[in-house]
This record gives sequence, C-alpha cells and structure tokens, in this order.
Amino acid sequence: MKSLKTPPIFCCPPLLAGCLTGAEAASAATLFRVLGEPARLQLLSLIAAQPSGEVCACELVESLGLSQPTVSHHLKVMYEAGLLEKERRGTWIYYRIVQAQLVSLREVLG
Amino acid sequence: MKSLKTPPIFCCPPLLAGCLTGAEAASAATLFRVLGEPARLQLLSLIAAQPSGEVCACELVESLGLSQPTVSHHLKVMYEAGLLEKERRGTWIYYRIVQAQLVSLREVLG
DNA sequence: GACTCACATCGATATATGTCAATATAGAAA
DNA sequence: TTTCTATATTGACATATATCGATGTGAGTC
Repeated sequence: MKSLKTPPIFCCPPLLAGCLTGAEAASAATLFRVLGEPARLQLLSLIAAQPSGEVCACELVESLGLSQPTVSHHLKVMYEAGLLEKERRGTWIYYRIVQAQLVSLREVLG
Repeated sequence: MKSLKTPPIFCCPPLLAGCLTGAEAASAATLFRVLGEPARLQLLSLIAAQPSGEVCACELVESLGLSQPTVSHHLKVMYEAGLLEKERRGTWIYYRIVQAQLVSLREVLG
C-alpha cells in the first residue's frame, strides 16, 4: 500500500479501468481453474481425439491411471463448468465437449 | 475401475492415445492454473490495456483491492510461470506480458 | 549516514481441492 | 426379484494456495 502521508509524487497516476471487469475476470478464472488440472486436460484431449466427438465414461476411467471416483469427480467438475455435456444411452453415459466455452477462453487470451 | 473378474464385454475397447501427452498436459495445466485466479487475470488485463505494454508494480497494487504483498505474490507467480517479464528502472519495476505463453495456450484450446 | 519509497519475503491462517476406499444409485438382463 | 455393470456420492485425508501483517531488502534523496 502506498504511504498515506505523502501525495503520489514519485509514483505514477492510477491506471484507467482495465479491460476485464471483476465479474468477467471471475467467470474466466473459474474456467481456467477447471482447465488447470492435468487429469482434466487429458480427459478433454481424449474426448477431442475421438472422431465421433464423444466418449463413454468407462473408457475415460480406463485411459488414465486414476480411480473411477476421481475420474467421475473430474467429469462432474467440467460438466458443471459447462465444458462438457453428457447423454445417457442405456447403461452408459457419453460425454462431449462444449466448444462455446473454449472459444470464449480463446478470446480472453487474445 | 472395471471389475477384474470379467472381460470387457459390455464396455468399449480402450481409447487410442490422446493428443496430449502427460507432460504436455502438466505444463499446460500449470499455466491454466496460474490464470485461474481472478486477481491475476485482472493484473494481466491492466498490463495489456496500457499502450506502452508495461506497468510499474505500484500502479497494480493501487488498482486492485488487494494488499501489496498479495499483489507481489501474484506477480511472482506469473513471472515464474513465464507469463510476465520484468525490468527494474531505478526504484520501480515494470512488468510486461510475454505473448508466447498465451499463444501456446490458445493452441491447446483450439 | 539517515530517511523514504518500492518491492519482496516470512510466518500464520483459512480455505479449496485432488485423491481414494467404501458405499449408494440406476439401468439392464437373467 | 435378483444380479451385474456403470456411474455417482460420501467421508476422510493430505496438499496446495490465497491472503495479510510484519519485516527485510534495495534504490534514491536529503
């Protein structure tokens, strides 16, 4: 914090408002934080690598060295963040990537 | 985990290797995790909004509602992640954004 | 040297979260 | 209904980290 007894002589004037509002920063940060986990990035990569664009959850459990509850947890985190959509077909649940969220993050990085 | 006593009859065959290796996922996740903090995104936004492309640290301290040690911590985290570079000029330290890291993250999202 | 400003580090604390074993739930098939 | 498979939830634990007050460090000024 700047000292209270002296005016800002040596330092620069306050910045203009930045491009990102607090709310925008918060929502983008929530998505980035979801991506900030190697296991989740690999799950996304596995889904994206499929020509069908979807993968059943049991395949994802087998592909990483993680337990089934842990994979289920990561899928839930990404689903609730809007990065994945899921569809039940019989016993299995298929996950797909929601592109819109990734696109908005790319714009933040631009 | 799949049951050990039965072969994978009802389930699908293992996936091919995903696009991201474990190491690639780890390094990208580290960067995403750094971005997964609203305060850090706002700091980046403030720096990016400057025509000069650089901002002295004291301005950043004043622009967010956070204490000076906290801002210093966030700047250090981003600097060590390679997202920022800094230059001391006299008493002040100026921070600039390193574009290369952001570009690589955009590619991961593509 | 003495003082001030800018920034970094330390220590402590609270909170968040990744992980798994155990268990629950839900659908399919017998 | 009973049983099996697929997925989710719970509870517990360990680790990471955001935050701040206090203090240290380094540069400039008097």
